[in-house]
Amino acid sequence: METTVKPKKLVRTSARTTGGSLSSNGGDGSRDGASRQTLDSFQLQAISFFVHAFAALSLPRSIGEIYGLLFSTEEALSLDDIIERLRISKGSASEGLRWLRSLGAVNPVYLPGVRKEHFTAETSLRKLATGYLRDRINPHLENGPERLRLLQESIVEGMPQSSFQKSRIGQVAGWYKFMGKILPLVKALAGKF
Amino acid sequence: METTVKPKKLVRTSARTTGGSLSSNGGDGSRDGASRQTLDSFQLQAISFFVHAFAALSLPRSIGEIYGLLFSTEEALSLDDIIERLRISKGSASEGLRWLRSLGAVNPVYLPGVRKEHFTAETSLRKLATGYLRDRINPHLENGPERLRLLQESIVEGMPQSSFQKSRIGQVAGWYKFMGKILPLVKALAGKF
DNA sequence: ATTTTTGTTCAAAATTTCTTGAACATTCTG
DNA sequence: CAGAATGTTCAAGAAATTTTGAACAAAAAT
Repeated sequence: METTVKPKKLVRTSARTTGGSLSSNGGDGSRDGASRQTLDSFQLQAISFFVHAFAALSLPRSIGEIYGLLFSTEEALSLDDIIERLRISKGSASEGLRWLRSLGAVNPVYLPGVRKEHFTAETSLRKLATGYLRDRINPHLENGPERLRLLQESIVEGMPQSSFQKSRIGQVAGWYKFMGKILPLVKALAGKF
Repeated sequence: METTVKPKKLVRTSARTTGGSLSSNGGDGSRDGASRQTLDSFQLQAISFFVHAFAALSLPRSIGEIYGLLFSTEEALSLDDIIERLRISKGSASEGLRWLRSLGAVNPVYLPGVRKEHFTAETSLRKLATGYLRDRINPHLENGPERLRLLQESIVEGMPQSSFQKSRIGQVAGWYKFMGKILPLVKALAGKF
C-alpha cells in the first residue's frame, strides 16, 4: 500500500563485473571512450522524477526508469542502450518496454539501416492518458454491468435487509454513472495540453 | 503491477480452531445461536466487488474486505465484529480500519452505552473522492514545484541538448497544469452523485 | 488500585511482486 | 543454409508488501 515514503536507490549502484564488450552507441558523439553509457544530471533527475511518479501508480521502478531515460534523451534508444545505461536486466528492460509500448507511452522510431528497434518517449498527455485509461481503467469498468447484476441477484427478496441492500445497489450504479461522465471529460481536457 | 488476474479466495476458508468465546452481536436478531457471524449472499458479493475494486488501485485485500463488509451491512460494526465475520487478524483489521478512517471512507457511530467503537461505510462519492485525492494524489502534486525546480537546475547551459531539455520541462509543467484543472472538476462532478 | 476491556504496534512469517539471467525463438546476413 | 544478432519468455532468486499474533498501552469498570 505504501503510506510512508522510503528512500530507494535512484539508479542501481553496481559496478560492471566484467569489462562488457558491447558497443552499440545510441547516438552520442563519442565513438567509444570512457564517457559511454553515463547519464547526465538531467537524465538522472528525470529518472528520479518518473520513478517517483510511476510509484504513485504502484508501477514498478524499472518502468519508471525506462520511461524517465527515454523522456530525458533526445535520441531514440534501443533495448541494449537501455540495459547499458540503466544497468537493468534484459528481462526487465524487455518487459518494461513491452508494457510502455502497449500503453502507447513509447514510440518506435525507424532508423534506416539499423536492425535494433529504437524508441523515444511519447509525451502527449492525450495519448498517455488515453492509453492508461484504456489499459488500466476501462477493463474494470467493462465488468461493471456484470458485477452490478451479480450484486442484484444476490439479494434475497422479502428479507428485512433487502430494502437497504437495494439502496446500496443504487449507490454503486451512481458511481458507475460518475465514471461514465468523468472519463470523457478527462480525455477531452487532456487533449488541450 | 498485476496484468493478469489470478483467482484469489473470496473470504478465507479457515475453520475456527477453538470455539471462540467472543460474543458481541453486531445487531442481528439471533442472540447467540449458529447463525452468528455468517455473511449473507449480498455481503459476500459486495466484499468480492470491493476487493476487486480496491485491487484496481493496488490496495490490499483486507481493506477491500473491510469496506465491502461495512458497505453491505446496515448496522454499525465494531473491530471485533469485523474480525469475527471476515476471519482476519486483529492487526489487519485495526490497520485497515485506520486507513479507511483517515481517508474518510468509514464513519464512527455513537451507540449509547456501548464501549467499542462502531463503524459504518461512507458512501458519498464526494467524500470518498475528496479523501482519496487528499491522501493519495495531492501529496504527490504538492512536491511538483520543488521537483520541477530540481529538474530545471539539472540542466547545464550551453550543451547541445539543453534546448531539448528545456522543451521537456515545458511538457512536465503542462502536465501539472492539467492536474490543477482536472482535479477540481472531478470533485465538482463527484458532488453531483 | 486492580482487573477487564478495547485498541494499537511491530517483529516475524506468509505472500505477492519484481528482477535476473539463461534458454529459446525469430529474423537477418553472408 | 549456418551463424550472428535481436528480442521474448519464464523459472528461480531477491525484494517488497501484507498479514498475523502476541506484547503493550490506554481507558473504563469494579
